[in-house]
Amino acid sequence: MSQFKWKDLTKLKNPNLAFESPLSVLCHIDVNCFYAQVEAIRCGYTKDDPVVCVQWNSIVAVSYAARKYGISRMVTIQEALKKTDKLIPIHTAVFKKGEDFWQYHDGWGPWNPDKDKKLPSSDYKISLDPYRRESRKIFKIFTEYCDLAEKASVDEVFLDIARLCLQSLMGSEQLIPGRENPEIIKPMQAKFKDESYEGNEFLPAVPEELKQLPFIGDVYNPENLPLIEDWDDVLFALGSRIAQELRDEIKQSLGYTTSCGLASTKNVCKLASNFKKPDAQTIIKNSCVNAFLDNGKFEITTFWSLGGILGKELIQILQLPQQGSNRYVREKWPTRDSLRTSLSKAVRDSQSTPSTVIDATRTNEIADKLYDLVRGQYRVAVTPQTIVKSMMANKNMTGQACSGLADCFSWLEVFAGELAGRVHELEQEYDKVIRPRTIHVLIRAKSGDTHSKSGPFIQSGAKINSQDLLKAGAKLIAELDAKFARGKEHSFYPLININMSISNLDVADGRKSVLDMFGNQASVQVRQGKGNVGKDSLASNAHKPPRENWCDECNKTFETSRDFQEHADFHIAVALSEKVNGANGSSGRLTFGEKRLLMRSNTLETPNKRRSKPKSKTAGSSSDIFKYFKKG
DNA sequence: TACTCACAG
DNA sequence: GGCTGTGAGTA
Repeated sequence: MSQFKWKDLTKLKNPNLAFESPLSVLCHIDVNCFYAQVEAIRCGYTKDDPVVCVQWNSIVAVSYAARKYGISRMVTIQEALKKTDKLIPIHTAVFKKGEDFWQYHDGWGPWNPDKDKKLPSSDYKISLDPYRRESRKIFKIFTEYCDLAEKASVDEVFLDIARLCLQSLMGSEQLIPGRENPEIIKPMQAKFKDESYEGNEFLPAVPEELKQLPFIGDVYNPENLPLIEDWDDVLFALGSRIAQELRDEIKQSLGYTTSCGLASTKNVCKLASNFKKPDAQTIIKNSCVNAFLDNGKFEITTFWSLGGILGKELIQILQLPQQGSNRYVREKWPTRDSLRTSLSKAVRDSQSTPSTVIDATRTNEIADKLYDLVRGQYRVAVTPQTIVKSMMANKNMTGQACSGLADCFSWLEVFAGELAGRVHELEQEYDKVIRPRTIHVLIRAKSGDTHSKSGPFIQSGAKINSQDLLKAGAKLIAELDAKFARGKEHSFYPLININMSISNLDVADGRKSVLDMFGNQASVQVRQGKGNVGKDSLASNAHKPPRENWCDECNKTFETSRDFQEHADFHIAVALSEKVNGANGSSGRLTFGEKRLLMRSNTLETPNKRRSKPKSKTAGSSSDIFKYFKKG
């Protein structure tokens, strides 16, 4: 007989409850050295090319080919180049000071002998937009396959694949290729469908034939136990096949290799996906989870959210060993209550070294969490993605890079363009209208003195606009300048940090107009006359079109690539809209490929919503903004 | 609203 | 160890 009950199995049907079941099947997928892969794919390199992604002088992502030369994250590019001249450094995209669009400058970076191609951080700001874009494409594939996906970061996702596993087990599919399904499956399927059944009986034993189900990937099994003993193992085996298929799809359509961890809880999944890299998947069966957590590589501080001060304080206050802490906690506190009691007592008794982060009113909560974590039983739901709650554009500086109000305005111009662009992209993705209600700026002087100011953000129109953001931000900065720098004996400048953020995001339903769904990706591909969705759209960077910003159709050159891009989008949007509307005798219907293109497309301006006036584009022009604030 | 802290890749 | 974030807490 199984150790699980029917209701454990039927609970998996409900995405809101599945994570609580002991038969829960989750996975965590992590794109390997994400920034490096993005750059490698964009520039047409393969996995065997030693690409590194560079940010100023630092290497922020290292391809596996480059790791073979002993290059790791956070070494300087100068040091890395000493190790091998084969290295392929690619700098992130950047905004130039005073400009509101980003660009790649391939070949530029601190290693470039040309003085004008070194990308000094005093004149540029990093753009992470390309990674957010790729991230969205990847995430979209996950949500197409899986009914419950959580975006954990730009390169990570949690999936609840229980329904997909059930579909395999309880559908009509042949479970083991080339063999009849065991006889017991048919009646099980019937019972499974019976909604009135409460499910208090135990499941039958797993039939011998089913124990031959293969796993795809590496099963963590140091003691060589039988791979399949109960139904949780059956579901994991099916899940491993599903995870492989998902990852294959990501690889095939977008080119990215990933690492995956399968387990019953998010925390264990996360550790498992990190266990073997790159391009691998690790399965942690429930019967092996304690052995996995005790394998010598993990401590309680390895768990997500315990990596900082909280984890260290728990070790301190509970007097845990530096090594083998998971097992120690399991064995010393065999019941929930015993750990609750010990922790609350320990917090009370630690007056001499008072805890800075363990809230005395919440010790039970923390004790329960720890109790479950060390057993691989801390069950947290996979929560579907929510729209971000705030957005920040930030710039750190050294030296004299920001030594006055004019410099501040130049950076604000960058921030305003960046944030407006990001809001546009979000609107596109969700087909929503997003209005930030609050704007916030912060400056930090070399002394460490920090000042910030926030206020309501009121747009001039229906859609967010970088001019409005710039004005609102500049007003706040000017107030800070007047308050803290004007007429003071020692000036506040130079700054080491300045940032602007928007929050209180108001989200309303998007408009239904098809035209509103057009965007850069679609335009780029249509312009090229073909539709390879993934790589092309990024490689032919929409922000940096070829041939001098020249429009053949209008016989006209545009000053900046961004202006050109908007113009080009105009043509594309009109062309597609004519097709949809049946103009020029066309069918009036988009092909499946075009629809899919539009579904995946990113942003931005549409013909009737374009900015009336092109933006200023030189650093000097931003001083025009002074006219708004002559009076402080 | 102003500011600080914790945590993560 | 640099950079770029997100979110929570406090007064």
